[in-house]
Amino acid sequence: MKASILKGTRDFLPKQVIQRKYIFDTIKSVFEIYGYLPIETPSFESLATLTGKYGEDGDKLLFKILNNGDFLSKVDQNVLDEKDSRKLLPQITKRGLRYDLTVPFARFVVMHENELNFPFKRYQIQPVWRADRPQKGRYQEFYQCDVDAIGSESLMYEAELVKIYDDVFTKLDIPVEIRINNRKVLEEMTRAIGASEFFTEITVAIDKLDKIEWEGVEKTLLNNGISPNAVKGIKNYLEIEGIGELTDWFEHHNINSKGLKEIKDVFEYLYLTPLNNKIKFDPTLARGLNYYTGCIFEVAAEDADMGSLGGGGRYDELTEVFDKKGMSGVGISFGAERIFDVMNEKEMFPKDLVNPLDVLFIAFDESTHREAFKLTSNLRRRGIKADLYPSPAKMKKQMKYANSIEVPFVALLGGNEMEKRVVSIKDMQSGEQNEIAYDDLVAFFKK
RNA sequence: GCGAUCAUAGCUCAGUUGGUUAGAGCGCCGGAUUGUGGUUCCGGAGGUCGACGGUUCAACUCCGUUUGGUCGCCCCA
Repeated sequence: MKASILKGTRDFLPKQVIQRKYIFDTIKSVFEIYGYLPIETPSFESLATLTGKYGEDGDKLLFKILNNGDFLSKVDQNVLDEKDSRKLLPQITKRGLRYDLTVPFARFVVMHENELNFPFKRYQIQPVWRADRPQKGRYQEFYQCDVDAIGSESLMYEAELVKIYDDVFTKLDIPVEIRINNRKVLEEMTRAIGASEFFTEITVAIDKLDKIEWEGVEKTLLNNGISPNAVKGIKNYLEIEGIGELTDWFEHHNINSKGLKEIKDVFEYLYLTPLNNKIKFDPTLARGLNYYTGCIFEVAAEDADMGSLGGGGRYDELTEVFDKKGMSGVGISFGAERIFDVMNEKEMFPKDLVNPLDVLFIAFDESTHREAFKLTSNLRRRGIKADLYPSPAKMKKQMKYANSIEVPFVALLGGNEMEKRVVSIKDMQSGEQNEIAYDDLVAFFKK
């Protein structure tokens, strides 16, 4: 059969795995500096846990797992005859692959409430799956890096998460702009212009501002039945730049804005310590996910055409669907796959990321091959990354292999060397070659 | 779910209005060089031209269908 790989999935070569590990390790190290603890949850969950949390479209994108056994025999004959997938599905599948890390986290918090200390700060770096159409920066299997603080309403965490974004992207050397807004501000804005019943439509529309321009947004709003007067008010709101102008705007509309107060408080924290990246209050930022109730964040690379590299926000009622109220949390996510793509595109990985051997042994015949096997295992025992070509093949072939794996040193062992109990160490970069005694090998490579 | 676009050797790509045996570069294997790679020279292997069907005396080329990639839209990381 022809070898193939499924759409939206990828293989990773050793070099790529090392590059990805570098990204994950960088993110992880920052999370840990801030006192977040790792958790893991299963790859698949009950569909009851997963469905209904991501909207109708989201449910369609869930990968479902077929029931075990002779699952069709238990299906209602009428349903089978009808050929209606929506009716058939609940009878043949009860499990699905997780779609994100947030919903499993909510389940986790509720189930382990008594074992956790609140505020609970967790991070989670695991793959998730979506039956989405693959596109630039979008895959069917990809890693999410989530970090959340749950069980506290303190706006310090909002500021802390902004700092985490700043630290991670500084370490990765990717200049970004961190945008911040507050869902309450948006809610108050729709109230100010007398269109609160269109809150969702308005947020969805203005979220696309940088993509479809005001003309497109205006059209969408009017098509949704929003009054021209309210649309005018929205345009007015969108032209606001900075916290000062928004303060005036709300004053003008006689609204004592709770959202604005929160934004200001977050900035109060942020002013206390320096940031490397741009942070910008952006009244047009909305974010699609409807579970956000307070501050919301989004991060975009300054000079790369690649959607958002991360996002997040505060949610007050995430655990509510699992019958647990009053658990306010705030969290952000890193789009590790997109970070990987951006860094690849722009060749931003540190040059010394590879993890090569220290030395490759090359022997010329059976007896030196066996001798080299002993020497190799000696070095390995001392923590030196050593390898031996598996057979005393032609020297040219062995050297060529050494060259292609980019090993810095080759240890040549022939009859002459073995008699003198030395190996010829060749520096593959300079071509220089020196005889080193067996007993001095460890010291030579230990630096 | 909707739309655009592409698919030829392991990789990157040529292939004229449809016409004999489908090419190049890189890579791979072997040799020049039986103890020396990255340079050079010589030789070799490797293709059901994504798949299926149609038009034609003749299809990599035209038409239809399908699968897959890429890029938009929806949504999202």
